[in-house]
Amino acid sequence: MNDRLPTPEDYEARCVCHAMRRAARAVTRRYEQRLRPLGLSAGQFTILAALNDGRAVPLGVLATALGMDRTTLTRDLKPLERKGLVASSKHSEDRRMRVLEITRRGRDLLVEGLPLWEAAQQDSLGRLEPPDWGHLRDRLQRLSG
Amino acid sequence: MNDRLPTPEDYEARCVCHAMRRAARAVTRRYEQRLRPLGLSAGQFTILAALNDGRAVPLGVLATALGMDRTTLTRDLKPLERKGLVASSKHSEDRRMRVLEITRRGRDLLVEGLPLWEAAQQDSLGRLEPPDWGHLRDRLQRLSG
DNA sequence: TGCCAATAGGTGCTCATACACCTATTTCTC
DNA sequence: GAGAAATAGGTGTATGAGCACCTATTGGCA
Repeated sequence: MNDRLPTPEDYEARCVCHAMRRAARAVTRRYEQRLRPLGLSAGQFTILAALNDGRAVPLGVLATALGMDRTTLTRDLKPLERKGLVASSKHSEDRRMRVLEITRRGRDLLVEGLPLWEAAQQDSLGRLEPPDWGHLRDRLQRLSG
Repeated sequence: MNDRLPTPEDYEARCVCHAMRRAARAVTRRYEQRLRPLGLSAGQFTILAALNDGRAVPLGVLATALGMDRTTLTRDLKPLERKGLVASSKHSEDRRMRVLEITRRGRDLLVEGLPLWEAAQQDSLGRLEPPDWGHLRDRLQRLSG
């Protein structure tokens, strides 16, 4: 076999993509276990939190802010609108834009979920040494561009 | 832990789940751009690499090794088997198990993709300071349990 | 003013993710 | 050795992800 081919162990140790995706899956699973009583996924909770200042935000602006593909956000919004947690309407001046707002129900659900989210935060932060989160966040930010 | 709602900025800075998922999306996008000529996704490339020592591995063992849900792996294997890159068969002694093997075609595609993967590695490693990857990998591993 | 490029967003397709629930097979226990 | 428990895996359903391609609207410019 070609010596330049990575062995599974090699790949496991070296591949940034695999390590990131694997950790993201594990973290997501733990958050979603905690958030289960809300009936919200991790991504849905994030969208609500991102709208939580009450401002009306165009879809594309929100997608960029969350580092998401525009078309993914379009689809992620469907269950939130169906449940009445987010409302959308055409922008009054530029009718190409669709602006998004959290509803009262959405805000209420966020409040209800806050202690669950804090518990999920502890699940993850508890696996790190206390100063690690700042460093990790910085590394993740560098990779997020 | 009060019941104060996090602002979007707060959440952005504090939520481990959002930061992980966001970075994983960005990293995955860059790997998949590089791997596009192979016709493989990042996850598919990972599965091939994990089978690259030529051993026949039961599905559940592979799922655990990759930190994936068993049922996710079942579905991820479909396109790989369809393309003839992975072959599966019933275990001869325990017929509950399905054992997986990379094919010759799969190995060839891995060899072809290796420089593309190395380039993708550089895309990500180049965003970090040289000693960062070891630290980051350690943090990700702690979060992956 | 008429046209066209740029911008905002949606749809079709394919793959990724995982929980709840199902079947098949093996192993354990009496 | 029969039946229960444990184990391995697949299916149904729903969401998450993003590229290629589409429409609608806006704004710039000749």
